[in-house]
Amino acid sequence: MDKTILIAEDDKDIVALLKLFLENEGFAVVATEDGEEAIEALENNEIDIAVVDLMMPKMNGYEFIKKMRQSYNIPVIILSAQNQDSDKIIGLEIGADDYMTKPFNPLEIIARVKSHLRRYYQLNDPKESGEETIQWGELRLNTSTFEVFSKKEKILLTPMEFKLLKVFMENPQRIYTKAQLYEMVTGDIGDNEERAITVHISNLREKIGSEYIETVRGLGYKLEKK
Amino acid sequence: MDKTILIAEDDKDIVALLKLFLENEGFAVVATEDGEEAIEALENNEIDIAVVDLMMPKMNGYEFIKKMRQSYNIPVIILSAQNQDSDKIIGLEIGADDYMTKPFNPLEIIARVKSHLRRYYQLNDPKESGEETIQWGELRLNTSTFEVFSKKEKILLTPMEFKLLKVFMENPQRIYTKAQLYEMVTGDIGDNEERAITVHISNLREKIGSEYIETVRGLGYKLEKK
DNA sequence: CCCGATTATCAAGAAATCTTGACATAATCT
DNA sequence: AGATTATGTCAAGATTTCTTGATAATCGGG
Repeated sequence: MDKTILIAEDDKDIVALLKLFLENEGFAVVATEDGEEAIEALENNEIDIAVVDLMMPKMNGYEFIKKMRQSYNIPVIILSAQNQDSDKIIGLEIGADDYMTKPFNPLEIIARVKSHLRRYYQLNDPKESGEETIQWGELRLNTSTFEVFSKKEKILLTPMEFKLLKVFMENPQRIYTKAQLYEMVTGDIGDNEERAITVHISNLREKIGSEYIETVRGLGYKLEKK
Repeated sequence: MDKTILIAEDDKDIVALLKLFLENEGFAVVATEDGEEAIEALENNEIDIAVVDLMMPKMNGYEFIKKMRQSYNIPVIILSAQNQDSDKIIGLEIGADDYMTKPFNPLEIIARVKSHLRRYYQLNDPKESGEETIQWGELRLNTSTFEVFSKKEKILLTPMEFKLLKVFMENPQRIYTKAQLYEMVTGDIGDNEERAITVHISNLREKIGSEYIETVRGLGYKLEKK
C-alpha cells in the first residue's frame, strides 16, 4: 500500500496495538500523543490518513480536526470511548470520515483505513470493496450505488429498469424470455404480465439508447454487442 | 470442480474445442454426436450438466431435452447456429437453462458452465460469481437478486429500505447521520427530509427485527452486533 | 406484396412507495 | 422529577412506478 498513517492517541497501549497491526499491513505509522503534536506531524510528513482519538491533552481531537481541515483534506477516522457523551461527538458533521468506539477490533480499523484510502485515492479494487461495476459498451452500472452511467452521463432508472438492465449486463448476449425476465425482476411467476416487460424494455431503451437491447423475435431480448 | 459434462454436438471441431477447454479446467467430458447417444450417455454416466447442439442427426437437441427432462433435472446449455430460424429455438421454454449462439467464445462457455453448476449445486463461490451476499448476524443480503433473508425467511423490502440496509451491512458499526443516509440512498442532498429517514428506519426495524439498527442519539444510526 | 402475428409506443388507471404532519414515547439535562 | 429535545409510530397525502388497454409499427411467412 505504501501509505502513511497518522495516529493521534494518548493511550500508549492503543498506539502500540494499532502500530503493530498497521505496520504489519505495510503501512508507515507516525504516532503522536496530542493534537498539537499531530498538527506538527502533518506538516513534516506525507500523511495519507489520520486516526484520531477525541480525548487528548492540550488539543483534543475535535479541535485538531477543525484546524487540520483548514489545510488538509485527507480521510480522518475518529476513535472514541464507548461511554463518552455522544452529543460531544459531532466529529462526523465536522469533517471526519468514520467513527469507531473503543474497544475496537484492530482488524476492523485496518479494514476501514484501507476502505477510506481506496475511496480517497480512487485505488478501487473491485474484488475487495463492495463496489462492483459492470461495464458494457458505453454503459456502466454500479451495483453499490444503484447508479447507471452512459458515456459519463448519469441515467435515472426505476427499480425495475435497473434490475432489468443488471440482468442483461450480467449475461450479455444471453437471450431471456419475457417470462424469465419478469420472474427475475419481480420474484413472482408472471402469468401474462409479460406485457409489462415490453413496456419496461421500451422505456429502458428510451433512457439508455436503442442500440443495446435487441429483440429476438419469438424468444425474448438480449443485450447485444455494438 | 470434479464434475462431468455431457456434450451433444455433431461438429467434431466444436467438440474438440470444448473438450480442450473444459478438461483443462478439470472437468470430465463425455462427448456424443446425436441425441440418442446423449440419452445413453446420461444413463451410463454421472452427468452434472449438458451442453447440447440443437441441430443434430437422429434425435435433435429439442427432442433430446424433452426426453431427458422426463428423468433428469440437470442444467442444460443450448448451442445454436447464429442464423438458425429463431422461432425454432424454443429450447428456453422447454427447459434449457442457457443459450449460446455459434460461434462462441470457449471461455464464455466455461464461465456459464461454472455458473450453472454453482447455481444448481449451491457451490456458490461469491468471489467468482457476480452473486455477492453480505451477512450480519442472522441477516443475509443478496445484492444480485435484491433479496434479504433473516434466518432463512425472505423479507420483502422497499427499494429504499433495501438500500438503507445495504449501506448499514457494508459498514456495520459505523455511524451514519440521517443526512448521510438520505444522500446515500436517494442521491439527492436532503435539506430536511431527514425526517423521512426516521420513518424508513422504523419500518425497516419492523421488518428485520429491532435488534439490529441502533440509534446513536444526536448522531444517527448504526448496525450493531447482537 | 399482402396478411397475420409479434412487438413498440402512448396514455391512463392501479398499485406501491416516499414524504409529511401530528402525536406518542424515550432519552438527556438541569 | 420535570422540562426539553430527539426519536418512534401511525396515518394520510403526494409522488413515483407498474400494469393494463388501445393502437401503431414491424417482422416473417405464404
